[in-house]
Amino acid sequence: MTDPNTTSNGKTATFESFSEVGLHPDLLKAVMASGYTKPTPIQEQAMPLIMDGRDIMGAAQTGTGKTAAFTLPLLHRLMPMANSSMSPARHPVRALILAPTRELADQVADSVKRYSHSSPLRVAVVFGGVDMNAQRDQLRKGCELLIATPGRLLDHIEQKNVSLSQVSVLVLDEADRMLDMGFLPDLERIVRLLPKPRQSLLFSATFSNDIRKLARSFLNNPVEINVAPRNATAETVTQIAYPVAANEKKAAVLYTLKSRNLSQVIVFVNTKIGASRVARELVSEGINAESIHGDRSQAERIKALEGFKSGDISVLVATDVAARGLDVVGLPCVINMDLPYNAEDYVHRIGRTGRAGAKGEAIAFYTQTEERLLEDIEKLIKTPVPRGVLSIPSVFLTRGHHPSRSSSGKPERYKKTFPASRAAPIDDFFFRPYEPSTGKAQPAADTTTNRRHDGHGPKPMLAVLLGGRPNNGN
DNA sequence: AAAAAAC
Repeated sequence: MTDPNTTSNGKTATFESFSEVGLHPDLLKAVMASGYTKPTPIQEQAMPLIMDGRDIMGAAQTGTGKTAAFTLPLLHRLMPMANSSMSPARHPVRALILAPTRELADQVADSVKRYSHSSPLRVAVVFGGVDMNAQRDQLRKGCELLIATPGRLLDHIEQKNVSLSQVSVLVLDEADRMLDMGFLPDLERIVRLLPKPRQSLLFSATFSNDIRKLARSFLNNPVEINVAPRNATAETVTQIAYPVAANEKKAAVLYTLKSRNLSQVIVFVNTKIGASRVARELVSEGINAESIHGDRSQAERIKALEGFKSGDISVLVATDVAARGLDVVGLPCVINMDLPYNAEDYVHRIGRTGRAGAKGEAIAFYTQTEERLLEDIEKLIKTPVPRGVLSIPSVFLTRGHHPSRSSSGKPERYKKTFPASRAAPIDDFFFRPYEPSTGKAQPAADTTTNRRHDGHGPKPMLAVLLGGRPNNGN
């Protein structure tokens, strides 16, 4: 007989239920209490390997169940220590989880705490932007699991608030993002302080050369796990891009928010100033909006995110601080008010919706200058993003709009070359339908609802864009 | 060209 957990080709068998994975009973109870019954693909593949003590290199994002995929086996492995090391050991940190942003660290800590709260294991999370003293006290009292952003962790290490000499498991979450953010030297300093042998787990959206290099230096004979990447081609996310003049962006967003029945939306913009401004403008339009970006205090960031996660806030206007990993359960829609300069960030941004098999919608508004970015995105995701035409009712175009500013907060230089669509009559509330299967917007057949396309009057620029992009020299 | 992260 073969091992029931292993198939003949050496791959992990599928688990119909968490109860087959062999988790510690207390953990299994916590999992059941969370309402999860069937492991996700990444969980099926990664959990047995992690429980076996193997190093793994996983390509997966949050929303695939990645966090629980390493959190649960980690806790399982630490459970036996719960009794032997509960006395105030001087250096009890057994598992260290590093994440790139404060919000991600906090989110991972939430997951760890959810599954560990019935165990005696102590969990601490440390990140910058908040008072160090409470973190110091907690570290000095001792914790078996520590979740941290690299900078603040090094700060605590220098102050001798924590020692990593007993760490037996290291997790690098969103490793590619950490490299992007220049954390490599910090990671190297931290990893130098960890004992060997140890178990190391690395999770990354992509396996770039840099990531492989990192894996070679930090991991020991890792098993590679690739679950179907949740990229923009994921069928659960319906994408559409509407060309607009830069001075129409606010109206386009406002119109979308007011004319659609969307419970919650994240609006991504490219700058911190832009995020604050857009949130302010939406609030002045009676929308319950908040902004999150790196220039806000950590208290404000936490308040905005928790308000959004709890449903108290309906629109979160965000920079790319919120692009990766954040898990907002059941988020139906993401709006890209600016297209990101980095095509990969688009994939991450729209990955905030359509999570765990739920349906999601990603709407982008792009100007003529952003067309190249959209093309870069299409190249990356190897799929055309369907284009739509937006007829913005004139009320949205006239009230409180600031023609001299784009949503990035920069002077608008392009409105002359990319004219605004003519204001549609107020009863013209509609989005031009598009056909996801062909990737093309449907012809504007319904002239009763789209007066701008009825053949009378000047042909709008937007219609030209649909048939093919105008040759404008870039 | 912008954002993120330690003080």
